[in-house]
Amino acid sequence: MRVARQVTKRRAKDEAASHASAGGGKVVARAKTRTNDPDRTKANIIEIATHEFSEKGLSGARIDEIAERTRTSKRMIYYYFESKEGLYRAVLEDSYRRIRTIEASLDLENKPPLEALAQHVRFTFDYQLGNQEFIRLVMVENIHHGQHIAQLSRTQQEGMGAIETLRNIVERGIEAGVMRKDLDPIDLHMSISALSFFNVANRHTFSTIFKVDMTTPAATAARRESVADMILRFVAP
Amino acid sequence: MRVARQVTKRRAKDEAASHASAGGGKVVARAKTRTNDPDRTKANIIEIATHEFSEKGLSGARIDEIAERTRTSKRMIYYYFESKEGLYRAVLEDSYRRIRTIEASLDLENKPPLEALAQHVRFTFDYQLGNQEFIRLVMVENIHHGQHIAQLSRTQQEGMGAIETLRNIVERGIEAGVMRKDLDPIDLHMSISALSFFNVANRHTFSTIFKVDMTTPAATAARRESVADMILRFVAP
DNA sequence: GCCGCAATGTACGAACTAGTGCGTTTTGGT
DNA sequence: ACCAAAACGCACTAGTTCGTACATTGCGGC
Repeated sequence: MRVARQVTKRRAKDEAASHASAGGGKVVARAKTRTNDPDRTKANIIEIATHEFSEKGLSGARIDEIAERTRTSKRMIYYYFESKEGLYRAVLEDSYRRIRTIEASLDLENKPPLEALAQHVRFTFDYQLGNQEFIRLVMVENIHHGQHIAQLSRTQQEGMGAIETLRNIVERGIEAGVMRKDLDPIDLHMSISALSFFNVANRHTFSTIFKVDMTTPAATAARRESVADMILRFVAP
Repeated sequence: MRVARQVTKRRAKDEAASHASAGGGKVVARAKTRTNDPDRTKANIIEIATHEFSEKGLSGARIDEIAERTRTSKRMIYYYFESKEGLYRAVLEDSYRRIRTIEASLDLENKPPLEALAQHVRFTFDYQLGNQEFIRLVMVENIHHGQHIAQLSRTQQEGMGAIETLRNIVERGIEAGVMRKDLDPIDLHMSISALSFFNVANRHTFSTIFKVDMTTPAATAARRESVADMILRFVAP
């Protein structure tokens, strides 16, 4: 099995090589025009690595395997990211950067507070549902006691905009008399995150133990509404 | 370092042995009496392994390290558990068995429904807070798509009693007119779990990003009440 | 007593894995 | 056109890691 794997691997490589030289034809040297593109290479490595780390964890992921899936070589991983942990940190940083960017894109400040909150909750729920790689990376990072995200520079670990969004909504909600006065935005965000996160993070053990399928459209929709409902009831005066 | 450890272990064993023979009285000669005790050995291995797996994950844990912390040898791990994954499965099974046992111990059926629910929520919250090894094992298992818990026999992956407890509480709550009629015990349990779980599982990344300390007694107490409050508001008619 | 199996310890190996030395090619500046 | 630096690939290694062959001791039944 392991041997077979090696053979397969080697064969694939050889085929690629012969394809290349066959395409080159006569002036053999020509076919191999390598194009240097550092940004694309780095981005490609991070993309593959994101998948691998989120799938197998930091210790479970294999640099060789990442390298193989990449359009470049293992040497380049170390050239750009220094070490396995360095690559992992880059992956974390990139994932958090992306989520931070997207989170700001919603325009909720003009809508009535309760409506805005409901929409924010549903958006968070759906975002986490649609970005399971990110969720899994967060799990992995917490298994490691958050020690790697702690190493990122201050600006890179900056709190998501969610808190500010919530603060704004809550303020307007209180003013409009539709929310109670003692709400803490961070506490509220924690609840919204918790409910959305669990739905993705623990679905495997939960559905095995309770023998339910959490992935059907019906189950997802029901759960989303339950979560939104719970949050709305929570903020009511 | 390694040698020193070995020596320590050996000495401890010898002392135990001489104690035993001293108690026995007569034939002092056998200082090196190895006592076969399969149950104790297995339990000891599982205890250490539980800690290691919950700390470093399945791929991160090292069999050699587990063996070293054990009062026995690596050979015994393979003797009783066959493989690394076999040991991991035994750890999972044991952890779930323990939680199942404890969960049934609370007597809530006699208390008024709302009070019973509040107590159940606080208990769940505190149990998860106090059993972080278990929480981390669940995270690890979900990183692996729950594939190992799925391999456990049906009875071993049987749903926790929590659902029945909740069903009972909800039924009584509806009857007493203090809870709404359309509550789903599983959905409710999911919410309670989610809120309690997040508090432990994601504390590292969450506190780093939002620069709050979630471990102080004050923060813990506040969070527990927020969670209980949220659930109580959720079930209200 | 004693015999056979269960329980245990020691030492070792084959495969894997993160990381690198070194040579080659591409590119941008002058 | 030329050159230094950046980008890149190949093949290797030193250390680790799961797993096991082999030898030894304890123990329950007869």
